[in-house]
Amino acid sequence: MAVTLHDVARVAGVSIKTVSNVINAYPHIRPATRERVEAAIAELGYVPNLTARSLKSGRTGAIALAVPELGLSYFAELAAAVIEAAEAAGLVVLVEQTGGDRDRELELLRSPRLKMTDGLIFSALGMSEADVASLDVDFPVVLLGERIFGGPTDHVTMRNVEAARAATEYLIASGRRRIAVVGAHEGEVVGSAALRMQGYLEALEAHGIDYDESLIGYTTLWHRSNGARSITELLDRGAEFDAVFGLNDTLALGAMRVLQASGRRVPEDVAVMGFDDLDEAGYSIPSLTTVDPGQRWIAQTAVATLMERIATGAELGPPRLLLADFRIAERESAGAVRAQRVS
Amino acid sequence: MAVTLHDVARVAGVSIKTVSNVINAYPHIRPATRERVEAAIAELGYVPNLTARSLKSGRTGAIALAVPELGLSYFAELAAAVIEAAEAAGLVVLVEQTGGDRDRELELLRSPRLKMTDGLIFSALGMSEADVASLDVDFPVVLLGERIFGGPTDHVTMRNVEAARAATEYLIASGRRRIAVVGAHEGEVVGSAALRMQGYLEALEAHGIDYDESLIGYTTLWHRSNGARSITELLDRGAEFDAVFGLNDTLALGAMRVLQASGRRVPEDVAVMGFDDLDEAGYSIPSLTTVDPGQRWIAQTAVATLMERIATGAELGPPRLLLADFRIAERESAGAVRAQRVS
DNA sequence: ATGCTGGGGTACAACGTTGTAGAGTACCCG
DNA sequence: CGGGTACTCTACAACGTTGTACCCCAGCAT
Repeated sequence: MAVTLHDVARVAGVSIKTVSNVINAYPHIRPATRERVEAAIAELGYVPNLTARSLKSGRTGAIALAVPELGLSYFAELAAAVIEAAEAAGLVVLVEQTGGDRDRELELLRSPRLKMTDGLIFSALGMSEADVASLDVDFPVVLLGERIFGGPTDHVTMRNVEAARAATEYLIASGRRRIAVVGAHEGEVVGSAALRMQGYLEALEAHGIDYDESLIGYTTLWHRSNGARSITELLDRGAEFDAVFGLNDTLALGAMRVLQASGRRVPEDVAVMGFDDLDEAGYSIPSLTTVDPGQRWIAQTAVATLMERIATGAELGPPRLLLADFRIAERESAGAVRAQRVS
Repeated sequence: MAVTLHDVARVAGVSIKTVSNVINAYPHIRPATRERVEAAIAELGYVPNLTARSLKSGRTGAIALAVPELGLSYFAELAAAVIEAAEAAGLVVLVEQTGGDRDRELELLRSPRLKMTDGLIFSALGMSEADVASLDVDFPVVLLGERIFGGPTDHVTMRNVEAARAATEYLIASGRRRIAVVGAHEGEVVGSAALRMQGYLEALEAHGIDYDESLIGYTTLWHRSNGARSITELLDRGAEFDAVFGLNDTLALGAMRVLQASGRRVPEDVAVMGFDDLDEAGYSIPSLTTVDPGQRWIAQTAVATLMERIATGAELGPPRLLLADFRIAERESAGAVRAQRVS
């Protein structure tokens, strides 16, 4: 079935090493020989066996990307960006879904399946600081997300605190005082939720606004339905607010839907701010003002960093923390100047 | 760096084949030997080298999935379902993005990168019937989508014509007569757009409704913005309609946004029907009535079919065409009985 | 002539694993 | 107590590729 170097060598009347040399652009080959070999390759339709090449070279040309779930738009867009960046670098990407589950994440790190790749871009969601030792594996890892800081691997992520603070201050600047939050994680001190909450709190404090626990909606997974459910709970218990900060876009969109269904106008009655700048944020009604946390840069940097580690190994020095720049993507759901009535 | 069978064998004081036998659960091994080997494996932290195993066995345990773009929710959800099904079967998935571009699709089929996988699940978008010969490759392929029928590979897809007809009849049954379409592809006879249009036409004809070309919005890529732009064009040229059939959810959602922005109520003034049943369809305002084309079944069947081909090769017989069942997912944007005023 | 240099090519081993063949032991049967 | 049989384990080759060592020959200087 499969055509090998042996077959090509036989047809071309040379040794297999010469065929190998032609393929790998070794310079010292007579033009006549090269032509015969190339003709044989074309005739037989030879395609190199990458598995064998990998075994010999120790490199596979593949990297793994582990995300919680591709069904979550944020991770789908992250995966798209990583695959694009990897392809530009001649790498292929193996995608794993962990479900954001700690045990599956830990299992993944130990899995022999990763032996088929040169390294891992790992978007952790379930692991915590206590599991940091598990990251100390014998292949290069680039960590994404904010579950763990100060681990043994390079880490590419976003400025969660600053960005959330800027988002909150953006709402404050437009005259909002009672800013609800959806997506907080109860009692958590690490992770995106905690960091964004911290930014929220810093903004409130800087502007002399008291923190009101009754405006905080807690939810575990950042699915769309949870944003809807969370804001429904706030409304049901009579919370009053003039803005909602969704700790991600999906939550914000779910919340926005409920607000509108309940007769509130966005942004006139309630401003809504998201976080992530998904594609979708530009197409909701109204379009969603949100934080662009620099996802594309994160994807590109993660791939580039991983490739450096693969190429140079530990000599590259101690683990690095790389942070993306952010910006507020201003759209309709929250405006710098409050749109209509000043209530 | 890497621990091999040799290292384990040396520590355990046995031959490497014995270690291999322990790992592969070969039955005839003395408990004492097994224990020594297992202790050595644990002590050294041995992990099998899958590349070497692949070279020997000819199987990699990986499959490739090629989709146009993970940023498109439909394909993100497809990829999620494929990865999940593959993982359940002990396979790992390598994801490629083709951008829906014909040349990149053809190149992918010839790429040696696929030598790292046992087979390919290929969601083609740019290829046409004329390229069918390119699918005749020497590794198993399962085709998704509707660009090509009758090709040399197994094909798993949905009942586009019947489903689109049912969707249109659903709108007709609720009293709609002037049903606009967004997402048609001009002059095309294959592909999802053409098939769904055919279902639309069949439904009109079956109910004695004249086809009105002025109600058809053409657009190439099924991005969200195109749904918005397409319906805007219809409105601008004064088209009158009481329903919109988006040839996919993304288009329908984009169109719905514009309709609402223009002051029309959905579904009272205009009913909106989608196609795909994305997660998102349940969370728009109003939630989107749409066709659930059986994507999960498609993903599972594609993986199962590919595995069969990998295991049995050509002996499995001629290429098969496998079609998923569909259903209408009834939500708010279109109702079986017209909601409010009867105009 | 002899030695040297370098282009053009070959043979062989090795990457880490598994299949095949077979060696050695213990056991059971007649 | 010879001869099978089942068990336990080993040596070796092979998967398809590339790195290393080397050989041969032409051209050139000594």
